[in-house]
Amino acid sequence: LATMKQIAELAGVSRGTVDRVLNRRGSVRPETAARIREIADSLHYVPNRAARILTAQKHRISIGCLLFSTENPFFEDVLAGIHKKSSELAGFGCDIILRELKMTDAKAQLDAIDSLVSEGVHGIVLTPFNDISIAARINRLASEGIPVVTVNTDIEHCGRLAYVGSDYYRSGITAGGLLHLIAGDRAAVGVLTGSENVLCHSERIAGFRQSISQDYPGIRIAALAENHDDDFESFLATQTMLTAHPEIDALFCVAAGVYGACKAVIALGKQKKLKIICYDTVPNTREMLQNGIISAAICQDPFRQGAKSIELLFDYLMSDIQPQRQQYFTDLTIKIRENL
Amino acid sequence: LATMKQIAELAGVSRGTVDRVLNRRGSVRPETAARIREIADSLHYVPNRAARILTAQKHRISIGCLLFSTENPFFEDVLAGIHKKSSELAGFGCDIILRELKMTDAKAQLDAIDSLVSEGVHGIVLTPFNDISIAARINRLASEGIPVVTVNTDIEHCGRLAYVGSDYYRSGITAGGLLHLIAGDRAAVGVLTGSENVLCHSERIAGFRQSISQDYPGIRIAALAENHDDDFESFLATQTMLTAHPEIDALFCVAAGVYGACKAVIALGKQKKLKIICYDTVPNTREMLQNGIISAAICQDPFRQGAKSIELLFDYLMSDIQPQRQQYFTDLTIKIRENL
DNA sequence: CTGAAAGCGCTTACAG
DNA sequence: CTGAAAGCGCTTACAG
Repeated sequence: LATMKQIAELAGVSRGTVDRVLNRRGSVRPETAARIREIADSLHYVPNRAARILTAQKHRISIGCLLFSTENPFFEDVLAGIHKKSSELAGFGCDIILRELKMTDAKAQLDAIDSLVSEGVHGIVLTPFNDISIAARINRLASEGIPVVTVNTDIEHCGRLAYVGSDYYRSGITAGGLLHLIAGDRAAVGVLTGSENVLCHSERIAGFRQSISQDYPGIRIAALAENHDDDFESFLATQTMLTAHPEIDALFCVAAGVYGACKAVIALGKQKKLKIICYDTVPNTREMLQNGIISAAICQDPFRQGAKSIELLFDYLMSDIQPQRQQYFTDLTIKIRENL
Repeated sequence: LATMKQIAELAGVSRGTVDRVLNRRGSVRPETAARIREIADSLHYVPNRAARILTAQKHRISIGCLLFSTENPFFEDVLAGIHKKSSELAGFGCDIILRELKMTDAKAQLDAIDSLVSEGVHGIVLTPFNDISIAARINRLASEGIPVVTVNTDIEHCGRLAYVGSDYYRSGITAGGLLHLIAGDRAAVGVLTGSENVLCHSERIAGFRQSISQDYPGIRIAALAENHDDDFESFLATQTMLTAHPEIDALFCVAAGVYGACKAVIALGKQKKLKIICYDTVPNTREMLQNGIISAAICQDPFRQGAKSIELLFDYLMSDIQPQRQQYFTDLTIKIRENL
């Protein structure tokens, strides 16, 4: 493999000049630049990342992470991915500063962002609260040279470097296909969502509607209720729904509160009759998959979401590598009892 | 973060001595060593990998890969993972030498191994041909200081550094659960395998038997046939099986030849009646998932198999990182038309 | 048993 | 517009 030194020798210039050309720092005579580029190309020059990273240690890099992980077990796996990457990058001289927040309001998140910035982070990984004030702040951070990667939840058109997470619409479509697979051609589905105002939830439902209306006309939505991601509310809402609609023979849990819904099904003695599908394999859901109450869960590779978001930011900050895409959708996979 | 230089200063010794202690190279007075270790611990010293990798460039590292990828589309994704990792590691001064082989006999594989060794590779990633001569060779390579990682297919107790691939028994268990999910409590299953002598195939069948006999007593194996991974043979075997056993209402494809089996089902006009499950989403299988002939496929994350096996070898060779496990099982996921 | 020095491949002030 | 030199953090002969 070629090095800058070799290129410099072949071109009869110093390594500094080669560096200027290959990294577009300007101030090089065009002819010299052209010659250097040509030599580099013909030698298939690939910069040595280890050397680059080492050089960059003069000014250490730190990345701030802000997640809604408190009291939401889903984020455990995202965190695991972040920690994995974090320990990898520690060996490359990069620090990860992790902050966990309750998902209460935009204000708290803005404050947490300020705090990270004042601690001198060079980039931020964020599950954004869905509010224009957050979008505006991400925009300002970008203009100040602090890139932001959104993870798990996105805000588009706000100048974020990239989004890493699920394609929610597609995960709704997948729910349609999965339900058909399990329940067959005819089914009356009870849909239990978190909130109609949460984009992730409504996109999943939109995808689901699209899937069944296009491909599975015998499947229909018999009722829809909100549980605001709360297990107790979920229990009550499910109870009410199933009592009011005894024809329901499948339950589609769009958001959290899966455990409460299952408990309601059990309380009504309908666990044999109802086919239940949901998202994500948090511990409570695993239990319900294990004991056969839930048939299948659609997963979104949360571990990878954590790892990839850090990786994108590190590569951008440390090696000037622009993300190749705006959105990195993690794999949608289906888990049943046997492959948990 | 602490550096060796800092530790050396605090301990009043040279960096060379710190290096000797921290990397167990010996020849250091015990008291000095203890003091250095103590300081390193108290500073939470983490070696800088970038610097290490850079140092190691004095003697470049190369890794040889030997796959049965010719004419087997499954390996395309394994290859993609290898190429991804390969381009990452190119920036760290590591070359990947890729050789693709037909899965004919052990002799050809032995020759290919010899050829790689003579080219000076420092480690080998291999889909081993299942033969004692290969096991013996892996053992010899290990004793010569050339570590081998088996990928996708394993040979145990042969001194390989690690195995990266599917847990075949568990993937058979998963097939049991999946079939029950799709076909319901009662089903007569036709099993179409590659060869009873191929361990991967027989383990999947063993897992499947275990699953249905333990959890789904209404599901039974009505017939079993071999297709030797050949689509045409598969077509004929399926035709014969379904004709001889008209009661079969589910097909479990254990190995390759999925396309041929599907074509036989279609030729007999049984595509509405039969539920079909299989492994891996090679292009032909995707087509059959798209058009609804196959209900679901169990996947084994081949991309990761390729990437992880290279990564393990690189970390071992470059940074002396021992794999934490003997076996790295990739995720088992279920794919249907909607989440392909 | 220990130290001083050179080098891995790159970047970065600094000088001209 | 260009070069010489120092430095990132580690390892490796070499000398003693």
